[in-house]
Amino acid sequence: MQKQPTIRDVAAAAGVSVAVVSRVLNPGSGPVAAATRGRVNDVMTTLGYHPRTAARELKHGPPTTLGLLLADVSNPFFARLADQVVQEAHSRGIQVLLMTTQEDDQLESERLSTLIERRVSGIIATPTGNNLDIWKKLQDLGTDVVFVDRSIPALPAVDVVTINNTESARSATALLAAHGHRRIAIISGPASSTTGRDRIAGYREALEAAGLEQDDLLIRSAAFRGAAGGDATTALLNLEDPPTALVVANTAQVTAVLRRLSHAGVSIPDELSVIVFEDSPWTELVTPPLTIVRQPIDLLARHSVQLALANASGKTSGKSTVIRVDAELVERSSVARPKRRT
Amino acid sequence: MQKQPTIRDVAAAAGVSVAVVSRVLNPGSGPVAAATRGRVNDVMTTLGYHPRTAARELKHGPPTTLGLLLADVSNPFFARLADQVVQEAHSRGIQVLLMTTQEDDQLESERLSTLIERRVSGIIATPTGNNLDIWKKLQDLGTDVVFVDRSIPALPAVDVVTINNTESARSATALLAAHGHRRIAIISGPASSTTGRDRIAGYREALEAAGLEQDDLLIRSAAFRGAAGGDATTALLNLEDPPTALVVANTAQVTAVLRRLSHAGVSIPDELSVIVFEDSPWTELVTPPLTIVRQPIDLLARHSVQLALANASGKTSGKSTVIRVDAELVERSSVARPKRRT
DNA sequence: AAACATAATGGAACCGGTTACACTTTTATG
DNA sequence: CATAAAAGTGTAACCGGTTCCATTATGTTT
Repeated sequence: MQKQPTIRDVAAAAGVSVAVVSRVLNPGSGPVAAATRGRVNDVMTTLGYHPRTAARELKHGPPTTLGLLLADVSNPFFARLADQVVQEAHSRGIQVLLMTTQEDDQLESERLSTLIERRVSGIIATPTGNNLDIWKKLQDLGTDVVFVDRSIPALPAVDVVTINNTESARSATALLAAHGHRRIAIISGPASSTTGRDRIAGYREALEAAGLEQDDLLIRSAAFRGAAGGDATTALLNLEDPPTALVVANTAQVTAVLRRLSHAGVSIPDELSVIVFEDSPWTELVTPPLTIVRQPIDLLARHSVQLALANASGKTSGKSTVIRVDAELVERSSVARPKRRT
Repeated sequence: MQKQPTIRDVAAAAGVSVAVVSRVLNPGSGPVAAATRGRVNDVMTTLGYHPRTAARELKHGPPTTLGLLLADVSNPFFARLADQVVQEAHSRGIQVLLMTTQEDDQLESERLSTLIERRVSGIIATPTGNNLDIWKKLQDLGTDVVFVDRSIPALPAVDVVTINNTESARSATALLAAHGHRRIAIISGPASSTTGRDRIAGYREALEAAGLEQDDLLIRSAAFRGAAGGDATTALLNLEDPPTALVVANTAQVTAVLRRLSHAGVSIPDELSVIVFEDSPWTELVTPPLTIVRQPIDLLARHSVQLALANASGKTSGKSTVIRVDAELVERSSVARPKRRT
């Protein structure tokens, strides 16, 4: 366990002042003779010197750290988002502090406090929907907040990057209607979430456009965590007049829903046509391969990081930016014409 | 964009000295009268004061940050590991800096430099296998390094948490042998990785125990990234005397292998019995449900965090700790007796 | 060669906390 | 009630960088 050399150790060993070493460390901050620079660099490597980030950050805030606040990284959607965000950030020399909320207000609030104390320059988050006051405070503090995937309507000043949820649900529903389905169900995120609301709105639009009757019994909300998706599935199957088609618009609940269908012995697509919001490789491996709504996670990540850092570089654009990227409907084999007439 | 209050602002507003405020901030660091404490706390909330982590860390290193250096968070195995590590760390008030290497030496080296500069107290990593000198330096610096899932034999001093790879591969192979298979293939990680080597060793043990002939053509290594798994699959299928059973011991390549099998029209388990190292919900959804080796990710995470922090608290245990947790073989329906005799 | 611009370097304050130590006020003890 | 012990508070140095500004070395112009 060796003691760490400081900038003064380096300065002493190189026979220069700390100011010079600092200039070597931060090119562009002032002139240094080439010979001196070389000597200082040599000393730094032989001493094994590494400047301490904490000390650097003391003077001016850290433009080198982003907070990434996700619900849950075990969800593949968020996992891939995290992966892309980290890569994108690293390519710009930015580090990522990863935190999870488990969809819990209280935990979210604690995580946000930590991020405030760290004075991160920006936060990319999937908000639970509460803690409005903290989000506002963050903005007052000049932290760049970007909501990804979801948003909070009561906070119009925040940048948002999301897929076009309404349109995605609309086109998925429309595809089912075009196949002749008249009883189309949807399992979506909680109505308290913007994604849930938007997707249900798109679903309704499609039904209306197709001239189909709307039945609120066919609209099920399932919490992002737990087994809610399975229960919603059972409820739909037990309906007096059950659906012939189903849109699973809650990414977190896709496997729960499919497992329940499988256990119930419902055959896809013969008895039930299915479209899911989920883009993992395995959706192609199940029988039959699933028709999916593919969310362009890489785009979400890239835009989020760009926004979080663009603002950081001083551009207080004033207005908030909302970026909507289009999801892609990938047709495979889980959609067919309905067998049974209702 | 408001200016942030500092500890001196708080002290002034409360009519006390900064030392007192600091003591309020760090309970146990010294006596403070109850009345004073209350007043200071009030001022802190009305002013919206949050102490800066960077300043705190200046004095003594930060026991509040862990580095988590993974190959790739889009791999569900690592994603779930990350999720668990983050939760475990948060429950102890520790933050996690997430970095990825993409299995690239050079990137790993850069990430490690960053972690050194941040003076993180501990690092949990899946090492690429290179950068020996940097890992050593990290240890000299007193950073607690814990390798998870894989290790580097040339660095015996590092703590390691991994599943019992040899035993896992042995039991999976033994199960296939017990079903009467004589030509059992394995697709594993690169031979340069300890997981790859250990799993192949277990595979060989099982063959030997079953009195089966070993054929190196049936042993395929596939890199953790890219489409190597698919190519290995094709090569196995095209063998003159192809296998009747397959162990996919490279988690990262499981979907690639299955996709290739599916495209090649190989039916499981009639033509090929399959066991995979992978424990995602979807392995139960495919047809047939897959027999899997379930890796106890939560245990890996908990032990890793414990080790990384146990050492941090001063216990220079001297010796390195190696923790091996047992994986569980979950039998489902992708293993059957071989149809065709070879 | 004088006059002046520019390059290179050093000294010291500063960022926002923590903490050793000195000092003052209470409380406890004989 | 004197006095020692404990509790409460303040001052100032310190952590390891960055940066303003002054100073000295070098180079250019006429």
